[in-house]
Amino acid sequence: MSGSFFITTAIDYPNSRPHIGTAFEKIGADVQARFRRMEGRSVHFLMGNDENTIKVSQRAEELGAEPKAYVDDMARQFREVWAALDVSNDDFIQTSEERHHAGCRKFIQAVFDAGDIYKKAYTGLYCNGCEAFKTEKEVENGRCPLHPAAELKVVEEENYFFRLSAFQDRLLAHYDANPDFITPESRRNEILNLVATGLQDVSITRKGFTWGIRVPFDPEQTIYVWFDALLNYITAVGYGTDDARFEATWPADVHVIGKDITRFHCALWPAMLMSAQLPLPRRVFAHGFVYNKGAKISKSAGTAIDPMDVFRVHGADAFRYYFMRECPFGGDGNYGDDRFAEVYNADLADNLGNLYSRALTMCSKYFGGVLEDADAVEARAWLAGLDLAKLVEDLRGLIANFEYNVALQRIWLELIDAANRYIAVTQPFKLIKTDADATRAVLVNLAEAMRVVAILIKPFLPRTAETFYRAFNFDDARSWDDVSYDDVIARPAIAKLQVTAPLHEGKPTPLFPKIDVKAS
RNA sequence: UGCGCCGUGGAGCAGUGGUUAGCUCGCCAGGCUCAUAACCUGGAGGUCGCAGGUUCAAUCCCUGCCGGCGCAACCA
Repeated sequence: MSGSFFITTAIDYPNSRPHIGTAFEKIGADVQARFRRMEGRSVHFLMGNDENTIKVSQRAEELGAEPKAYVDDMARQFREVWAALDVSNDDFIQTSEERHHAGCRKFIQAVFDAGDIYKKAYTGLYCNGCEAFKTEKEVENGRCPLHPAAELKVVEEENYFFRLSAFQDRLLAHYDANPDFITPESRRNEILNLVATGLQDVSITRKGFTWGIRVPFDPEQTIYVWFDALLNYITAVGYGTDDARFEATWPADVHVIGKDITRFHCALWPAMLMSAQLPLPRRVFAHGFVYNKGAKISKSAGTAIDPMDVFRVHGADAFRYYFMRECPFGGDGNYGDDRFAEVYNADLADNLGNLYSRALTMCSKYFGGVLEDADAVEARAWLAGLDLAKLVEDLRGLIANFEYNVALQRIWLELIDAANRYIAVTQPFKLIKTDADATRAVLVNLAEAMRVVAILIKPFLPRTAETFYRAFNFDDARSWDDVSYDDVIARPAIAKLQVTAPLHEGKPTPLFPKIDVKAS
């Protein structure tokens, strides 16, 4: 395991605001980035917007704006949403930026020089809605089935093609030699199948457009979206503008993408890199989709949900928890207000939040918030025999493999439940009447449970995790910013443990106020 | 049409070639009162879509069928 970790998400079309599906991807990548940082890796987390599309320029025109002004404003809105969700990306590239243009020109020239680009006349039915040529099989009644309102145009033009077909053997060899290149397994099988059945050369330029990147060896042509978009992963880290930085950062450790664009990332992209003689990304992780109560999220059908509408009320952490716990990252999931309330109330309010309340209240009520000689208590009783080191190792593996839902389930089932059960078994509220020392030991155990939980949920619920950690003076012994999963096992020695959480009349404010299902 | 996915107690989901098929919610009974009417214990409830096959043994492997859905080079 090297010291650096470069992770990317797909870049988004800024033709409308982000929806919960796009948010799902960013959060999933963010959890990974935060986890790797905790593990001591030097993380570079890249996101961005895909702006060089004809539709974007048309949309700008409709609004009476210059394309650049339009995409800049959309980029601002996207970044605003991601920031509000505590997505910790280090960079945000817009493909309209000069660093991207410069890198693209260099790259397409390199591939051209390698002999993998050729010019070919093409005549076909062009759908403006799809920004693509349609084959006869795809056309229904002379119209594109996806955009039946628009006439298909017969377009004849000379375009440049990328010799994708020539890379079939090399791609298959790469998949074979690198079984983890495409994950999850189901996606890998799909691509293996696809590539094995043969690849066609792909058109990579368009003629007669001004918005976009001009082909250096033919200024009449602009680079078509996919060839252009994929390159963001290298142009953002210096390809064509800062060689030293590029060398130091590339290749990516993982591209986090949606399952629908797996083929671009697992076939086209590596072929492009092979042609340009650049290293390939180590891994592509294709996540599943989030559905709106079973219905596909579609901007046109109105089933898209603005993340802001959800987390404005219950907070970013609740939003993040819902998607990471409820939707397996590698598979599909659902969003629904009812289900959200159910998960929120059960896991966040009743278990996590309530544990916080009851533990702090007892510390405050029985000991004035100060637990002397805490370091003399072993603080393992609350685990009830659970092998914590083993659990931490399991969680590491699960998170590294994007199995977030399983990781969270285990934290809740094995630790948070254990802590609540521990209170039921030891009954500190009764014990305090007869044995103050024993009660103090119980509360030290509970504080330790909170410390452990805080660290483990840090990649998922960064705000809540910090609140948990800072409920006591743990930070004096071990800084929250530096804490890692190793610290779960290594309990810092603090003689005078004390509640540092803000209390009102001896009680903390509920972290996750219950959602009144009946009222909503 | 091609490729792929799903069908598990009332609801939503896990899951494994083999002791009593798990989890959350809901429901019933009991306990507790520190806590956000939260927490803990126990219970009722499933022929694991249908029909064949492989196997000593299948919910999990194979085939077919029925039903729901996704992708097919625009949509995370």
